[in-house]
Amino acid sequence: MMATIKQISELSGVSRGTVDRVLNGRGHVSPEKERLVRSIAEQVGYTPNRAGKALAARKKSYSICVLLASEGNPFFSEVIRGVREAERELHDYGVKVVLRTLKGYDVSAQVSAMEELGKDASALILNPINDPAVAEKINALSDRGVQVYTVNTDIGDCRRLCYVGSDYFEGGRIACGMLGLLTGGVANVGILTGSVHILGHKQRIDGFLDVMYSKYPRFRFLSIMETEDDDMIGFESTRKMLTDFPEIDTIFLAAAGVYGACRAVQSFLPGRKLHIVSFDHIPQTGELMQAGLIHATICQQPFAQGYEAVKLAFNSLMSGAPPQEQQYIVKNEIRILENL
Amino acid sequence: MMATIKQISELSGVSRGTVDRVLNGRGHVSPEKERLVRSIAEQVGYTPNRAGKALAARKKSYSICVLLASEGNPFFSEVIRGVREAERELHDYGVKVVLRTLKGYDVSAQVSAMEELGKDASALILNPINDPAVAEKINALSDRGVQVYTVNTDIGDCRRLCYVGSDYFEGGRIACGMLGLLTGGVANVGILTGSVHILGHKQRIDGFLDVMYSKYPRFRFLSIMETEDDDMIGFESTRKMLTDFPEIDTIFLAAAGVYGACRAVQSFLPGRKLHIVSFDHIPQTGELMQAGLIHATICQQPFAQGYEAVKLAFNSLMSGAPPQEQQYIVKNEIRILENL
DNA sequence: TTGTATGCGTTATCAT
DNA sequence: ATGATAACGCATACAA
Repeated sequence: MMATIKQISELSGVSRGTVDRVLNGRGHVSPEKERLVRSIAEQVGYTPNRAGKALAARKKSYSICVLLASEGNPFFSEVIRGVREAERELHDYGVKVVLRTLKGYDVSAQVSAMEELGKDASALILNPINDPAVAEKINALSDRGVQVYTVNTDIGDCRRLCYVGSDYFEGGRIACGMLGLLTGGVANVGILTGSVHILGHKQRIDGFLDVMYSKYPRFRFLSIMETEDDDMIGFESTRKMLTDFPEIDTIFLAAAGVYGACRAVQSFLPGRKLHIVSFDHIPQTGELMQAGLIHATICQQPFAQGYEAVKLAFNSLMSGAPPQEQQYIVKNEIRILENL
Repeated sequence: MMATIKQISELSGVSRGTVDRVLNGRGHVSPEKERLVRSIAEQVGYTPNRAGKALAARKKSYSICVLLASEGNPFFSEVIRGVREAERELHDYGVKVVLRTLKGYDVSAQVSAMEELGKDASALILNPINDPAVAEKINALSDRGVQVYTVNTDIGDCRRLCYVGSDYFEGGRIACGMLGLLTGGVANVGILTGSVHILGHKQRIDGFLDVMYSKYPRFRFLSIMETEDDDMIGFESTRKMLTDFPEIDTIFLAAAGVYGACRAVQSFLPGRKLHIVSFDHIPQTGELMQAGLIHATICQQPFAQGYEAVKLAFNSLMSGAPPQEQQYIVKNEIRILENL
């Protein structure tokens, strides 16, 4: 049976209150008693009991705020499901979860939403725009005692406690590995990314090229274009790419705009069998795979991203200590038609 | 803020004890009060608080026993890690986890270990041998009030509460889907299974053939042999298969014995590039992939199997109600060299 | 049948 | 600085 504060107090002959003060570093304890209690706690291997903690913490009622850009992106509906599931589980512990979504990627909108939510939040979870103003606001909130976590995308040069999301570089490596297997190692490759300026997208390209250059000498990289994460632009970019490089037989879809790109392939190269690998699972992914356009897609566990981010924040609030790791990396999952 | 028993008792003007009796169906309550309490509880949407429950339950100290066959199977080391992790998390709730491993698949050994562990267990988790004697013992324990769960492999015709493990049929389907992609849909296929008598192995074959017959008309299924989950036997079976059917260019490794089979391919068809898909992640999987022998392997989340089985048993013990679902199915994960 | 009291482990408050 | 005590939500032994 686990050691408790009560047992420690009995063993050391001091009151429970004093043991609590020592173990939680609240001060106002004489050095001798402090040493005594610490040594006894050490001996019996004391670990705080989560159920007791939770019960006592109910009076305080933490609030965890989640700020997600953007609305209308189907990827995030799964993230939100994860947030909700974590909320459900944490309900017992008196934790309030506040979700706020934003449309589009507007820096000032994000910053002001952060300010507003930060007013009364114990922790803030967001997918930050990679902009100095956002980093600055993160630091400001952190100084005010709000624990900040990033989810899905990270941001540098700031005091966020932990990033919860995928390893984009690895995702790109996997995409290339899959295309290597699908093509037998011989391919004329076109890449469609969201934006070369978005860090995650760039990292996927880097990962892809890393494997390509080291493992697939017979891959020829012909063209890269942007979709701006938009189906219409994706369609147009793909059309242009296929016109400029008709020999392309392999496409790496590193970001959103997947449906538009696939429609372009279907329209301008009907009957031609390209090899296509995409990212994430959008509503059209199933039919595109069924149609044999996309052969594999790589998912980044959106549900787990939302779920784990909230739980990480909660655990950190409960224990008083920040997370052990600076990153919580979710898996990149390879999906084909049979396990979509 | 969540409603509590105390609040319900105040709202309905009865004592906390009576509310408890109603909500937990302990009887000895007058019909009027019962109705009253139920309606109020309904209105406020009462849900028992897990932390409070856990704290109160500490006096009882449940014990969850885990019985795993077999020793020396690297697959199960991850399952055990999952069990240990769950144990760590549940330590706070006064739950004791007892792990017992067995060597090999001996029915009478398993049955007698079940009997022994069942003596003082609130729940028993095991990977059952598919034998009537085991099913019978499961029922006997169930009658004695021990909740029984199956993990990794299931068994029919008995009162186990829930199966935690993978969908073998789906795993087989995925394997065929991957080989379809790798081969471009044209292949001469040989299958190596563990034993045609082991349910999971058979289901994988069925899943494989399901996809093959419906989707890959140009797959030719030439031969199936057994490895008995053993590398030496796998080597020999593969050798014989490749001798009898030299045109085989694609191999589906549905069970253990993977290393032996691959060594046989390497020895007898040096330089030939076969397409091979296997299951699980054994210590040699990495090097076999590196060598280009195995192209993909399908994993069944062994850690999650151990972890979730224990947590399921715990939740069920805590809530007093059996699990909602009869099955907790973990994902089949496609792994290639880049995400192994 | 119904109500009351106590304890689980932790934390906060109030005395001393 | 230290100790005693109540409270969190639930379960239960005991009293009425």
